[in-house]
Amino acid sequence: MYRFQLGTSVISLRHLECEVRVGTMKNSEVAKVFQDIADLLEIKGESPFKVRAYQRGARSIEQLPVQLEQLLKQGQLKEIPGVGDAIAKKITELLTTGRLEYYEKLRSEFPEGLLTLLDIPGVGPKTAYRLSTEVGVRSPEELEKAIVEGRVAGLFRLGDKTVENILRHLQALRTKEQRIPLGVALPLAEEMMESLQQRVEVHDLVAAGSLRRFKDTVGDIDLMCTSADAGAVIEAFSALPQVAEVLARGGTKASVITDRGIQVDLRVVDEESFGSLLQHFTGSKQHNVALRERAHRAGLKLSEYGITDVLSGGMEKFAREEDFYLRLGLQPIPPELREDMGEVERAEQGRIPELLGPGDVKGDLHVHTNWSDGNASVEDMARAAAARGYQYIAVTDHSKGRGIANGLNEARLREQVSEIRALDQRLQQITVLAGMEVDIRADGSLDMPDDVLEELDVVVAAVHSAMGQDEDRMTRRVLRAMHSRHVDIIAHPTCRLLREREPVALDMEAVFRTAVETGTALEINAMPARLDLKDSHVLRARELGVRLAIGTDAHAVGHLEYMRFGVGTARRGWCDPGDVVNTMSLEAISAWLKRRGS
DNA sequence: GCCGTTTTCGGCCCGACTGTTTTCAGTCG
Repeated sequence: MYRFQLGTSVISLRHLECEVRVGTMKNSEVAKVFQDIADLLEIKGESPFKVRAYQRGARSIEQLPVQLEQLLKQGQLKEIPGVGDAIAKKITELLTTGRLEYYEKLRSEFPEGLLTLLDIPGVGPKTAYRLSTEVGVRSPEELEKAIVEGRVAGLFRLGDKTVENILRHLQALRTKEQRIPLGVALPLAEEMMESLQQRVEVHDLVAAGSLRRFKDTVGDIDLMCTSADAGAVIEAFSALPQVAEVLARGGTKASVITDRGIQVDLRVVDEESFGSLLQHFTGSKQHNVALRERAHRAGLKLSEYGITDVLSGGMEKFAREEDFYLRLGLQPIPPELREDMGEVERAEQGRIPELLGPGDVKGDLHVHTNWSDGNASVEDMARAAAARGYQYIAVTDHSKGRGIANGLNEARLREQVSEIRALDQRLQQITVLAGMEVDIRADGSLDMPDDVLEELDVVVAAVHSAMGQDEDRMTRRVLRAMHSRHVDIIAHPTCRLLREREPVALDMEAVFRTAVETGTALEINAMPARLDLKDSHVLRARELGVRLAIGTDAHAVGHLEYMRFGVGTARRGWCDPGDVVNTMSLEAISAWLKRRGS
């Protein structure tokens, strides 16, 4: 067992301690080592290109949809973009010995805790190094103390204002929300945009940034608009009821903190360059870098203002984002794909898939009612689903193992099924399918006998207990459930809850392969706190040919709205309508649900 | 350190802001 001697700051997320066991090093842990190496090399003043190479490698590994172990076994490490001889060799050393000599040596050249300082906004490599060597601080907490004690201000190039700024950021770090779940950020952004539109004349108004890309969590909210009267917009924005504090306010840009501690930036931009600005501020940063690198080779220079021909010096502006991509010889790329995951190359070849859209969804296959822990009746849920234009909805209340959720036993389930059948007869607009979200017990057996499941139209199975099982047991447990001929869908496969619960230990490759083999669909649970499968899992599952089901897990009528988060996640995983079972018509899905003869 | 419809060597993304300067270093997105 080897323990990396990293900082222990409570503020730092990126530099938390991590334990590493030989042979089980996770991709994220390996990625972190390379990110640290990049940071240290930067501090050391190494070539920025070398630094960037390590950063790129780290990011590639972080986003890798498969385990490094597997690529190592197959001798495919160098297939990873940004991984060449040197990094491949270092990955091999890390995976086989659990340590990396180069890394340890590099770390030993610097004071302990140096890297934790990099997490403070306004503190980069140069400042961090000087603070750590000249002032001797080893953590954000120590830095704050040093500043208050006046041991920092006055150092060369660290004037009062700089130090004041650092202190402000340090204090903000303690109180500021870290990453905000999409499910919180998106409604807030929409609420603010709506109020803004009521108060003042705005033309285009959109949310850019990671929100537009439907990332599961976002750092802040970026709004962009065009208007004939920028000043009035900025003023109205700063005065919105959600605003608690105005951080900065200029002629065309304002930054505020809302009452919930979330930073929102608004930019008012010219209509004629709205397209390229929107493109720029939608990101991701890495996507934009990839675009610029490519443009550079073609003698073009990209910026938020437009595309410049390097030879002639002339700049073209773009009112529409689409035209920006077309000018680069690229198919327009949907925001959800802009993560530098090969989308630029695909766009070049005209092979960006026709992604699944909200309108493709024909029904919801995971919904609760007041029979278990939902708060609406079967009929209310069904009518609300019909109002959304769905062809079908599956009622999937909990099974008896979820006592706390008022789970249904055999008798109550039968009673509910007859209510559903009767309702289905009455309702013209929508078909109500009888289902259940059945517990997968610790040993992988189901919490409901086969002869009862046999009578249902849809069976969704999920883990809700014994989540601490090791990977081997948990994987065997889930695979066993998938082999049941009654189970159609595995719900929220990793059981993660954003900011609350880590995913369970599960061999996802094995789950994906078994899903293909048994024809079981895996759910993209659309609850914003779950989004499980997450985007990178969806990407990998899809690549292997897994069928997916987007379910809202609605416990109230309003929760049916969550579907859009599930669709966004599916889009981030490059899904087209054919990848998702609940885009099928009623007739087709009925046939699919009967595929195993149940 | 990586990588190739200019290259196996010589390149490698762009602009703005801030504070501290008197021409620019450092940081950020």
